[in-house]
Amino acid sequence: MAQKRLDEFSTLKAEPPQKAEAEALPFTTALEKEKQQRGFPSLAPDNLPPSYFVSATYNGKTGKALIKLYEPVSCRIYFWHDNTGHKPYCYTNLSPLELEKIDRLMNHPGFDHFEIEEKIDPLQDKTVSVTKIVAKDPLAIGGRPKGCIRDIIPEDFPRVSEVSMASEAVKVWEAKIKYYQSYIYDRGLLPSMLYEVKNGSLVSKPLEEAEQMVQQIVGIFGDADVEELEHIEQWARLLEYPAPKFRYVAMDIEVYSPIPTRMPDPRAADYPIVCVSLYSSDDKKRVLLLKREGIREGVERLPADVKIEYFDSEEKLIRAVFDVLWVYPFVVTFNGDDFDLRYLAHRAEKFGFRRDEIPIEIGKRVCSLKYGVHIDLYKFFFNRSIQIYAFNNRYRDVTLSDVGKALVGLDKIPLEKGIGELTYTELAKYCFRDAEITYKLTSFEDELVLKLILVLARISSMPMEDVSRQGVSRWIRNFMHREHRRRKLLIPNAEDILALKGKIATKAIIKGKKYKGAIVVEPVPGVHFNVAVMDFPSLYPSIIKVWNLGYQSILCNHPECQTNLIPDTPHWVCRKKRALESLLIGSLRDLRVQWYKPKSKDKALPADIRSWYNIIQGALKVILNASYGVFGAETFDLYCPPVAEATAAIGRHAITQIIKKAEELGIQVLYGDTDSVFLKNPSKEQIRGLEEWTERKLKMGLDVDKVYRYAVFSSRKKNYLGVLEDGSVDVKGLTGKKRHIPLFIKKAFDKMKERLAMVKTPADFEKAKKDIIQNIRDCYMRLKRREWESLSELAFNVVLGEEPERYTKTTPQHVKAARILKEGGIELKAGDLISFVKVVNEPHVKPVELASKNEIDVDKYIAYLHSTFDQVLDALGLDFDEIIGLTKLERFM
DNA sequence: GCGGACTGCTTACCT
DNA sequence: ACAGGTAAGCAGTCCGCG
Repeated sequence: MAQKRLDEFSTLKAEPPQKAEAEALPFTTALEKEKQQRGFPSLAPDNLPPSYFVSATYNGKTGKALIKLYEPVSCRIYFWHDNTGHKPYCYTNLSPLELEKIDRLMNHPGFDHFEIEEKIDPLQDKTVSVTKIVAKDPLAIGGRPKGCIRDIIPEDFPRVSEVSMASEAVKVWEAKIKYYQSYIYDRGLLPSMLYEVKNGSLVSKPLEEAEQMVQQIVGIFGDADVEELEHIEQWARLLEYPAPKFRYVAMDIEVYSPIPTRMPDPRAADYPIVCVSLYSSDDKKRVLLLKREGIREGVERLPADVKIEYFDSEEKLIRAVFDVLWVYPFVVTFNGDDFDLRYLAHRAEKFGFRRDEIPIEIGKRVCSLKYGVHIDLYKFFFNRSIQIYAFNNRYRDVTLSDVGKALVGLDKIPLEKGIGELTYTELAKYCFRDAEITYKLTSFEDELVLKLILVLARISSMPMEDVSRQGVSRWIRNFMHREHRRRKLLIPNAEDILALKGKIATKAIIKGKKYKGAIVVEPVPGVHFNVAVMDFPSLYPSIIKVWNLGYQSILCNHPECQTNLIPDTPHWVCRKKRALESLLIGSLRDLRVQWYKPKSKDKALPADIRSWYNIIQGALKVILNASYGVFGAETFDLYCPPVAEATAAIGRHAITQIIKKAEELGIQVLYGDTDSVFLKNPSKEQIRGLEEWTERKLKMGLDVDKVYRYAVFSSRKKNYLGVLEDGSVDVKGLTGKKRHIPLFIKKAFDKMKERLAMVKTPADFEKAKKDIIQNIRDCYMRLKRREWESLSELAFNVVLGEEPERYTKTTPQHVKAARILKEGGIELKAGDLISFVKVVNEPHVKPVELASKNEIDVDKYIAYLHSTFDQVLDALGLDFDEIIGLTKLERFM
């Protein structure tokens, strides 16, 4: 079946309209045929083969939850509407009798009925009877600016009540949960997992092989308790089920702009779309070009398998693009939410397309597709946790160019002219490359990005569209919410948690922070050979697990738990009942540490399984790394500062104990940060002693993370250089690796790094020092003689954290440079990178593109070189000034 | 009026 | 919209200095 579809596709070409009313008809292509065959909406038949739950929304027309299912054999999306009569609702502590007095509620057009329900209030830890207010549509509960049920109740009840109910405040719960999420939780549905439709009903589809793996995994956790095992099994099921083969298309559009440097406004959509490139997983590579007056053909060559299609009207071009958007189950863009899809949709409106001809749903921040699933890679790669933990900071700027270069080795094609001045082939080549990068960012490493999103969607119980656009705190919140519903716990309101458990007892070192964080050990300056780095694997999640931390368990109301104190704080933690966070985060941690991490490196496994496990362990890493921080984040729905504070306090306690024990065992501790200790030349027995003691006393694992052949410390914390056995070099925190420093200095630093990598013994150092001295002298002389390759080598590259006009307290140098650029008509925004050089005259900075060689302030660069090298030189017993040949007298002057 | 000591702002980093 | 801790450079302020 899939093969047939491909054949059909390959006949695709720009055919002339066939009917008289051709103008109103969609451009006829194989895609159009596919859409017509399928019909729209693409309703699931009464019996649908195994399909992936890829999206969920609320369908306003039918008033029902709508699930999009991706059937991986035909590679099509099917819509399934709820058939259980599930309705939106919220809870309140008012009784139906009391609620009936509220006219605005009873007369609300969206109000349906009341139900009485028994729930557990997790903050009181007791069963309560609450009223469930059921509504006809989700917007009636909340969402409209005024007059929705969640606001009416607290506003109106005090006025209609005759008796003061002062003993208990009026409360509403769970009114801010998106309807389709509520539906997912209540029906126990698992996004991105396999389902079937049987006799019109949605049922999960078990897979024999995956279930066997789940049991095997559960089997290795022999010492876990029943509750833990249950969660390990559920997580393992979510992670062991295979991912589908995705059918997707990457798209990029180019729009004419009268001012070449300015991006057209997608909401105005005033200018024509002149080119669209499409690159699909079924290997269709197309460039659609708009024919325009006075545009030349050009001489550029595109790859032979790229099909160039010319359109004599923009409307027809848009229709051809829409045919694609009506057919592909997954559409991938880079910034499509804010540009490509938004522009296309508004532009189509301008041409008078009917609503049902436009395949795009325009939201405030998101553009979704009526048929398939839109993934905006910009949003995904912008996610800091993804950037740092999933991709190890391999890309620095979230631009197609930088992400493309870093992850798939493809750069954008540089443009010297505006879009409007390009020849057809220049334009085609440029636009196609963007679609190609977008495609490859999706396809590389066997569709790693889509699989990562899929795994995160399963863990968090969110549709892929949401998980790819929202931050870690939402992912964690959602799996916590799922668990609350499963256990019939009322989801607490943030203000109620805070009122009961908002107090903090420690003082942060940094002004403006809420509580004290981790310990950083004062390093022992110098060069040290054979340094073992021991650390706690995922320390904070371990603490949350071992110490039973969670908003319910911290400062619980059992008097007998009050002696279970957290070190360094007056907080206590519950002994009687397991906290949800402790259970959920703890079981995820155990799965990563004991199964997915080791299995992802196990050469005995087939490569495809290993790579799948690697994706899973990466997804778990992202979530676990954030799992402590969210409790200290005001924006997190289960914000509970003492939980965060307790976690950090226990961490301080743990590392302090380890240091004490290490010293007792006669090991010198050279340095440590948060969860690690750097040990000087420890014996095997000493290491084993420390490991055993930690396991016994702290109930946590302490591992040798790595061993440095030697490490170089200055007196600065978070600043060191370590050379591993294999000669690779870890550089931490040194100026030489910071991305804002000029390339000129970075190159000199890297040269020193390479030289240090070759040092094997203390004796090797003497030669290395000589080379390093030479390297620095060389650099110094080149600066003095103004011998650099280009000015850009001297540029500092700094990100504008704010809009340039919003710096009011001070004017940092990079802002000065940005303001100079603005005078030249180039405007920079928050998040942009500005490149500037240091010059002699006021204001001492200049954007690199405006500066010339002889105005460079060479002495400033020498000072920078000095401070960059100092961080390493003093440990080596060298002195910058001496190296560059200044006498003591000269230095004084 | 000037320069050093000091504080605060900003960015980039570490765990 | 995860957290706190550290380094570095520069901007701006205060204060003493006859």
